[in-house]
Amino acid sequence: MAETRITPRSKDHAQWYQDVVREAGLAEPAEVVRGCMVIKPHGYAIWEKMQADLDRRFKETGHQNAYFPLLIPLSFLAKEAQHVEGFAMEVAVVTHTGLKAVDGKLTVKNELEEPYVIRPTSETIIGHFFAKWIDSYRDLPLLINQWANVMRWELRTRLFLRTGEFLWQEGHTAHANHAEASEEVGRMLDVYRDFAHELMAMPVIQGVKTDSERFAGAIETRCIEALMQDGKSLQAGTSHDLGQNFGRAFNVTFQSESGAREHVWQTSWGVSTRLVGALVMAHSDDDGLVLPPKLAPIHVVVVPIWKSDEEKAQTSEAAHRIARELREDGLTVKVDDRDNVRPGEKYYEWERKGVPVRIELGPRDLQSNSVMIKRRIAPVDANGKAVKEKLAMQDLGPQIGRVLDEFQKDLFARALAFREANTVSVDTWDDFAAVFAGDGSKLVHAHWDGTPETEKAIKDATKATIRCLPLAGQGPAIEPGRCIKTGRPSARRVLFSKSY
RNA sequence: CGGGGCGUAGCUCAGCUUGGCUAGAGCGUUGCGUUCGGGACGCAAAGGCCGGAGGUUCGAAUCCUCUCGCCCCGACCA
Repeated sequence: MAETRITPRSKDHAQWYQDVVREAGLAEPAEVVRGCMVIKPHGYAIWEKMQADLDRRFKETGHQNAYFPLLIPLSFLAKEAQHVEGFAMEVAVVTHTGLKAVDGKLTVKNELEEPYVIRPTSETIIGHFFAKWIDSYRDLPLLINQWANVMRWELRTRLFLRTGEFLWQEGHTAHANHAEASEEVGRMLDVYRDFAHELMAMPVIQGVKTDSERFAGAIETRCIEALMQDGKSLQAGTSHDLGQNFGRAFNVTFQSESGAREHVWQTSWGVSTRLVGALVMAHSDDDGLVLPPKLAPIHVVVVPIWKSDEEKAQTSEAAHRIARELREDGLTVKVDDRDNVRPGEKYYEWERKGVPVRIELGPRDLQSNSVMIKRRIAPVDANGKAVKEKLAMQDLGPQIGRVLDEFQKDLFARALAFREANTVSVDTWDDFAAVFAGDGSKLVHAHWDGTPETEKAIKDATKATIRCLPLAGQGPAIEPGRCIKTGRPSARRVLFSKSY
């Protein structure tokens, strides 16, 4: 690894984030492909764990996976007016097939009669096929999910958080009436919340987007928002009520029980590789990546320690034996017995990569039939040294299992405490502006008069945006008041923050 | 698309203002030796079309023109 040290968060959060991602070996900019990234094996392993758990939850809620084309006829986008307006600026367009040499230079050959766009999302092409698949109320609800890559030609990109191409899942469902569709929107938003809380150890707030932040073509967009360590909020997942907008645009109709011809009610919902970025920003520290055990590709690293060849043989043998035992208990274990790297360097290397628990195994431990373990986040003693724990060799698997469970819970508790410490309700413009002065940001519950003009004025003045109107119970009580900016009547507080 | 900055070793950069010997440093890499319970040290070695093209000059990493690429700030955004 490079000599580089991870930049302290307090110095420059953006640089810190980039350092953690790079030094943990999660991803790097693609360089030769504008705005895109290479997800490296360690980063992809985290995504795979996320995928596996989400996929299980989707299937448990009755969804089936399918796959639709990467390319979408240009005319499809035009069928839904708001949709095309929302994505027009950021679609990549395929206009030619084939190559030919002109003056020794390769150039495009045949121009397509109708260009394709590379999908920025798949509502349109899926709408087209839904129209063919759905005839009767007996065909409903139709519950489809797609794991795919999409492309949005963003002007400015950041690893995982916003890249030109990204991996995601997009659920697309069709229902016989609005009530069922609406229920689906809420159900999948709950799936996302449960996933974030249980797997990512990252607390989220569920809410409804304002008109200006709503998905292009939806009648309502719900979201989960997570607070990052620099006080900014990240939209971690969305669930859209599409009403009958796409049903009308693609003529997706069914015959109801009463015999009438009606347009279907659709939903769509998605989360992306952005979640990997969220995971990094929610938990990591100046020593590098911090991973919750449930998403850690490696749960435990075992570092044998020796001075002599004899000790090396003994501790390495014991390390591999321990690893075998732990693997039988379902843990993923790495033994680092490289003899050209000193123990201290190994410690830092695996900490940078976010391994939740390290086991140290030296001659002294073999003597006492025990091991020393170190949690990725551990309290420090009076000398500022991380506290290590001594565990008996006997029943090590169950003991480590308990430590990992505890660590998972601790991470959530830590993130929740941080969020509570960084959430405020404010009632005056001066207080509001003070929170967002300079690079400052928190989660702020404040009154808003409900108009897009005021929303924009607040954004222009402070860079803070309305992240969502939190659902009941996920913010302060819903009560009327006076707009923070205009003083006009407000129906409720909404959640403001700077965002990514 | 506007405003600013940068392209020199695998990485981070110095050198450029004021042109001049064989283009440098740290880290990393390779080899040998000593080390090994929180980022070791010594010695040796490899590694460069100074982003590209053209120009000025006896002489260009350095000055001029063009060009390509990247980063930051805005507008846009899962």
